Amino acid sequence: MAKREKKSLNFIEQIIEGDLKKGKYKEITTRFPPEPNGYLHIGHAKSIVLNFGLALKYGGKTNLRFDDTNPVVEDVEYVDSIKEDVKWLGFQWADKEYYASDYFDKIYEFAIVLIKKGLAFVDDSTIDEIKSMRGTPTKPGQHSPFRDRSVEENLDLFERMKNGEFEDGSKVLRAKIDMSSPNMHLRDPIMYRIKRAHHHRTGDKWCIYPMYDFAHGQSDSIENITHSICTLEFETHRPLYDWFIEKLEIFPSRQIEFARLNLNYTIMSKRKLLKLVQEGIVNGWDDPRMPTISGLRRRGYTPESIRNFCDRIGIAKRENVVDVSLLEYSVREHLNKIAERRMVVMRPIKMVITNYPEGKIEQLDIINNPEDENSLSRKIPFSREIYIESTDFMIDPPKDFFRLGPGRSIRLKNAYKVTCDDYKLDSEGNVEEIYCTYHSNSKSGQPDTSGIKVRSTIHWVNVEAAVPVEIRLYDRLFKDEFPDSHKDKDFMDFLNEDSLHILNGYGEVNLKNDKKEDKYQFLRMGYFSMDDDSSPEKLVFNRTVTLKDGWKKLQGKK
RNA sequence: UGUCCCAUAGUGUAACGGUAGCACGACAGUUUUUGGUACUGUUUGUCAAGGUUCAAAUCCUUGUGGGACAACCA
Repeated sequence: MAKREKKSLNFIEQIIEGDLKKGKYKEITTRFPPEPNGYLHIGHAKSIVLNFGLALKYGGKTNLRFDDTNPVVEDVEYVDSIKEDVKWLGFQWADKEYYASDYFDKIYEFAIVLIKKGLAFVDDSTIDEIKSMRGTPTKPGQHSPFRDRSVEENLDLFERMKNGEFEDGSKVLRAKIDMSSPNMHLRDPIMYRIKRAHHHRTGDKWCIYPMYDFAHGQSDSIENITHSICTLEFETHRPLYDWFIEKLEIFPSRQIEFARLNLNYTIMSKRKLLKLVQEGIVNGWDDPRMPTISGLRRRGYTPESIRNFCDRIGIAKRENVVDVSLLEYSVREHLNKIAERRMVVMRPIKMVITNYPEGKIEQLDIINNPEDENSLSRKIPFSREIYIESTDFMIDPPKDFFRLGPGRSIRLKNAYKVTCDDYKLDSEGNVEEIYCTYHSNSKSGQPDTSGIKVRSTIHWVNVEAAVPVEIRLYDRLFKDEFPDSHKDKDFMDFLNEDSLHILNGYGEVNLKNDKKEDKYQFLRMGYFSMDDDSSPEKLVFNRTVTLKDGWKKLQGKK
């Protein structure tokens, strides 16, 4: 019986379907409007997936628009990284990139329209005077003494502001709305300020720049954006957004707010992320520990896994904190399907198979990815001396430890079962070598007549053919679940000093010169991605995420 | 002591006046040459109090809790 697909729409989809049904629009236009003042992070990914996803779903397009109205904090470096990240996530914006700065002339004209309507005025008050006359949320503000200037005077003054006749900060253009409004944003908000700063696109053409509130909605309208989706903190701006559109009599874009993404153990503010970069806590915006798109990319996340994550967390208006484990689940889920397996020993210890002939080498077949039906296999050499993971051996193992110990047997993945006979300690009492005998009648792929039972299969690497690899293990950057939500403490107080571990291990031969296939599951160890620092002489891998570890979990319970 | 927004298992999100679902997590089990994967099962929820209604997570009122807003930032 055909199951009817369950229709489960988020509130924005409901609004859009409503608009479409009413015939308000035939197709929709959304936009993703970052300010180029930092790198994109996973929170932006939520917005990107939402905006581009909506246009894909309902027909229409999405504009990539740079909200570049404050030149002092913006830079082309950020513009470039943003374009790269959106593309990498798998989205294509309409025709070209849009810039709010492309509309400076138009927005200037809009200001003149409002001045002529008597709805805007030039204010000579100082920044402090404006602040004190604004009142507080519970106390109404006072009118500026300059509020009743004539249209002619305002027109003249505003033009001279544009022409650079006045000092920075000496005058602003304000909308004339309501100084006693309970909504602070309606208390004669500032539309333009004088700021002599070099703009990364318009150069020194302008010395006045529009404020967000007098640029964003206008840009939306110019681009015929049907649904302008932003985060919750702009909710109180919406009446102003609508006021400008109404008074200007321009295309009525509709602003809709949703709750931004919060992830535990993570900070998402660009300002704070910038601090981590500037203070050298991390090695740049693309450090694999960063929640930036570029960081996640370097860490080994796939675009598909990030998109799936964004779909899974949903869209709503309530504040939320998503567990990072959901992000990790998403990447494991994808990598499990696509990543070829390799054997890599991260903390090596040598095992000598005493009854295996010296000089003998067997080439064993091993499948690249058991989760993939079309997966091919590769050859790995087996001989007398191999490395195994030191955590797979215990001198005095507990009952629930399934791995190797004196007198115990395990299977070497895709090879033979071996039994541990003895081990050697170094001068400090650490296990230096393990001595085993192998059972020739237990070879993988052949009938096993050894009669030996094992409880686990472990990975290994042939000593002779081992490839040295540097392995970078990452832990969360913060020890606290909500590092930036403590009133009395700074988020820097919660830094995890131990978020990076570098190991030198050995990998199987097939890791060599393999840069294009750069994502692997290192058997039993996790998913790894080759780092840009890697070279044929020195392979470097980042651990994207561990495998789920039932043994570790068991230990944690004790 | 203002205006606006929000409140559903541990977390996230559905149900749009008519059986409270789903995903992740947790727990138990099956399979397994990865203590992985896959599969099966279990667990836990409508902030509170009133009201409307045959029927309320859903509508109304009040309360409680959380959030946003007082940059010449976005």
